[in-house]
Amino acid sequence: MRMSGGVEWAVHCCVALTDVDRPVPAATLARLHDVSMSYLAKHMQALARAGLVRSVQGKAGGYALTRSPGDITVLDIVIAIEGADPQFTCTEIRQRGPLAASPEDCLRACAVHRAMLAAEQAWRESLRGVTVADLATTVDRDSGPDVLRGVRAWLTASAS
Amino acid sequence: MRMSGGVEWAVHCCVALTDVDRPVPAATLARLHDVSMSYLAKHMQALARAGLVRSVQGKAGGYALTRSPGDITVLDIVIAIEGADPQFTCTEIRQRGPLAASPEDCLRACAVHRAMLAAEQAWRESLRGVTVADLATTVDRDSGPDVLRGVRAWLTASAS
DNA sequence: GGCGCGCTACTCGGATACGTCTTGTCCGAGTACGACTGG
DNA sequence: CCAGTCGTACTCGGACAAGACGTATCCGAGTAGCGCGCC
Repeated sequence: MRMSGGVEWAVHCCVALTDVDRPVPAATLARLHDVSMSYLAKHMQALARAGLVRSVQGKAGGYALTRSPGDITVLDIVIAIEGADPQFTCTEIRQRGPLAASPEDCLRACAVHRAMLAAEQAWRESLRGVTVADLATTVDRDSGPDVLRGVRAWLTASAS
Repeated sequence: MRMSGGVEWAVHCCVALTDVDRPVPAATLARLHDVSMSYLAKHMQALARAGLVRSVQGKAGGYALTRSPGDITVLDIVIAIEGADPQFTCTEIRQRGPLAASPEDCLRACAVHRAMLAAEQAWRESLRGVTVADLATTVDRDSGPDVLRGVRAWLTASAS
């Protein structure tokens, strides 16, 4: 039940890409956060495959958000990095052993499975309720609007 | 974000141990569910370390619940197997790189961290709301009371 | 001076090693029951 | 017949390998901009 560390990087990158019109290379994002360039590139590719960011090749290329930050939820990013597989996989343990239940009695998910599914659903709903725009607003409210403004200025300055 | 498969085994074992007065050996539980005896024993040891079950050695030994099934939540079992570590670990990425925030500005958790914490909290609350007794009641309601009665009879019969 | 072409440098993308954690298994330590022996 | 003691068989407990996944890195494919040459 440990979440991949790349999720944190990906979310921070999406927040940094807010309100930046030009594509930002992965190397620039890596320098901004002082992390491995190659490894961050891997996660950005995952975001691109999921359709959250578009990749532009060539001299002035890089990554840019495909849609408004208000339309990108944290859940989208987590799924893009971690995959869409559910965290709990029911192996239908009740259909095994000497007291195995018949398959027609197992049309509905077992009680354990349903409890796990409900918890996971609550987790997803919570993540779905937070967008990248919300995060940017929160950072502005916490640390003042100069922080994100400085990030944007630094990104555009590094691009030139 | 994948949950250990041993959690499913542990939860089912706790449900099976409901209303069984005598200790049940790990080998019997393994035969009941048709799983690896050695590996299940490992998980039962984890439950014992967490204080959810007590282990009795010797000829008529085995595992038994330490408290009422209504006082054992699914979250207790998940923590016993998976550990208490949070699923998301914040590496304080905002304090790194050329635009690093000062430590005194980071007394509160960052926005990303808070969003993840809230989601995990929702997940935990959902799991905390379901007890082993609830699961047993649900099974009785779904498949009839004969299923769990049969399990208890089989466990006591295998003990003799 | 304007246009077309080739080059270069920069970007992403996937394929490739390494470390760590989960999974799976085994054997040794400990204990309660049962049988045996002596009073 | 009863009590103490020994032996045995059964239990848990932790230590020991194997596989899978996440982590980290590298090099090749592709493309957009830029400069040069030609008209």
